[in-house]
Amino acid sequence: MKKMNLDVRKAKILFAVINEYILTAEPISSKTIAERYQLSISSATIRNELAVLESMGYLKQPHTSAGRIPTDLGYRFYVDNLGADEPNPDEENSINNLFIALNKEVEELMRQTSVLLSRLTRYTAMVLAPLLDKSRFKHLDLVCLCSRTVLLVLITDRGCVTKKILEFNSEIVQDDIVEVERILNRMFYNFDLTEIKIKKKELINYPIHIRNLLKEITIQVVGCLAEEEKEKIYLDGTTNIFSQPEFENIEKIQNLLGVLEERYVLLQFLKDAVDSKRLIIRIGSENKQKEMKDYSFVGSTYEFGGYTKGTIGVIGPTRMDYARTISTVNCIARNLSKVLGSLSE
Amino acid sequence: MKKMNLDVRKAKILFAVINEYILTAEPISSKTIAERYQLSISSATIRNELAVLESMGYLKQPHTSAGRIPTDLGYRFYVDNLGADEPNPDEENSINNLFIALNKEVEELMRQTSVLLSRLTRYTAMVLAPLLDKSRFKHLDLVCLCSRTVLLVLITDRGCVTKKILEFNSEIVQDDIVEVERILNRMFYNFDLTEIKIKKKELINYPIHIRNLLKEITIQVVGCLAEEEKEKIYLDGTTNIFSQPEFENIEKIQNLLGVLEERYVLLQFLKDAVDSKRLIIRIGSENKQKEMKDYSFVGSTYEFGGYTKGTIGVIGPTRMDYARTISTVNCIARNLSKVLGSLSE
DNA sequence: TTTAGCAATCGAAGTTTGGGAGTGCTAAGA
DNA sequence: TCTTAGCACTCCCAAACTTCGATTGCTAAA
Repeated sequence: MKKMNLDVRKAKILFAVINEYILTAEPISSKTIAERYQLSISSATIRNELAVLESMGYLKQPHTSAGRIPTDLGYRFYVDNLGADEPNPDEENSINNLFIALNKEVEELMRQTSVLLSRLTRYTAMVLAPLLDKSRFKHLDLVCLCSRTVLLVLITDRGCVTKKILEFNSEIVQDDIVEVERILNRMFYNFDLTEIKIKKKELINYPIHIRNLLKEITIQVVGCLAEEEKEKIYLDGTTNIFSQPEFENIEKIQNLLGVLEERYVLLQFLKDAVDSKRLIIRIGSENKQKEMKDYSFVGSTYEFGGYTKGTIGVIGPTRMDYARTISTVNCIARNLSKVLGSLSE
Repeated sequence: MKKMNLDVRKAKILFAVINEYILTAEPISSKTIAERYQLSISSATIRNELAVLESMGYLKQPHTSAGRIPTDLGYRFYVDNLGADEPNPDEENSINNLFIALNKEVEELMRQTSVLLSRLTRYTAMVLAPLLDKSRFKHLDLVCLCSRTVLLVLITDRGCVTKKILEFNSEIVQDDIVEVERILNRMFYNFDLTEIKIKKKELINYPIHIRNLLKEITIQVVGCLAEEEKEKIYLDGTTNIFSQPEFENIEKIQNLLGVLEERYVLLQFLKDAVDSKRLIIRIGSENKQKEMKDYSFVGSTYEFGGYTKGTIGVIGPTRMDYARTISTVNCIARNLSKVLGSLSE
């Protein structure tokens, strides 16, 4: 298998094969190409070229006397020379309109972006939410649910709301809770995680009967704020995998579903992508995970406050519609960057 | 097809067939029953009885010279005579332990119950959340996200937190928002939906520059409280369907997935169940929806504050393990009732 | 270098066949 | 009257075989 640059004709033929294969999911013959593409050469010539493309590793035959299907290398050549990076004004416009309707609160925005991405691409979509550091304490609510249980609700200036249930060993005095809530709200208002960690040393000045409660709640508040700074993943359209024709056998699907449920693997996957360039495409065996070798990932990083903050992307079969998908993923990433930009003004 | 009561031997044989079929998912022969069940009769006798059971509509043959499989009527007889209603102490105990670890806030509790149910039964689980009427206003937070966008966070005494984004046509004065927040928190504290609707007439007494804002926010608060009183459905373990052996053909699965995505149909389904007796079992064609004719529903109502408030249940193939499933569903429903009871104390 | 022609290849789909699992029926035995 | 051994019959399933057509690679001529 020798690799080299392709002359124009070979490239055209390779593109023809891949385009047809993406459409039909069936091996493509020299005759099909001669008929459907105006290359002004006979099927015999195409046949010769196909044989060369195969020896170069761009195509393969499922069996002798069958048509050709692309290899991962073939797809790689295809996407590298697709030139689908420049936005399509129509799509840009319609996605832009969709984004206008979306929620302006970060968490909900991420969730909705993920849903949108899966709907538009018809693949499985994933969104790695941005690292929200420096969130500021806005308001704390403590709600007594029953005699030993308190619900803590923390709201930050970015509009993130965290709930947490606290169970105590002993009965809780309702008035203490009210007082603790008042004290902490006054004390921490508009402070970020670092500042609260420093400020909490002052708690020692408060009366003994509520000091423990103050400490405990503060620890929880710090925990919530720290939790908010962690990456979160949104996943949608998992069942879209099933509408692909290649999945006559359920086993492969179950393998992939397994991977999708391993949040940690996904997180690593998407975090790897954050450090790379804007558009990320991993085709079949280019993925590190062996369960992903029949799937491709098309993703894009997005920005928030001037520098890269997260990744969005989709997983589909290697035989995915790269042109359409790349365009859509890019467009959504751009819109997301824009909306996030307007939020942080 | 004549229906009548079954003598003991016929019932034993029917049970044997169904038990085996649940285990193996393959047609059961007279020989198999003679070998594996100590009925002290020959396979020929069993054969005669099987023929009678078939003529009565309890069994059918996929084709002549094959073993028997149960009909929906057969399953119906099976579950009606299973006597699996009384709790199994071991299971009771372990599920009880699982519930202790669950969250004590209604919304989260429902979500977790749904997950637990799907994990334990290995079917698709659904939970119809209780009607939470008479929730009381606990605290309102207004967070300015950008110049025209405000995040509204409403917390009720039950610990439900609702977020809503408000977009205004004109720029918002930060101080007004702070004032509105203060006024409404003082005004509505501990009021329920009805009381707030009456109380909001007093808003007219406030200065003109914030009156519109007050009105607008109040409308949203009322909307949030009303929303909270609506039924909600939690759905988990959708992909569990795929691990069933009967699903070599993907089409049926997609039909079912379609139904599961129609929240309205599900809602109707579960609300029907609320009005019936505690344990609800709908086998195959007993379901109104034709897409459900190959699936069974096993559900149970649960109580909250002394009267029936909602339904939990699972959907699986008609060939499901009824004994195990009924027991688990019942057990979880009982635990849920108990936890909800302790919350409303 | 291109291309028409053609033998060779091989899978997909259809057909045939044999085996085996299972049934229903019959007649003898309890 | 009920049970059961025996047996013919049915019919699916899997394997073996056949046919058909799509496609290729090769050859030789243009």
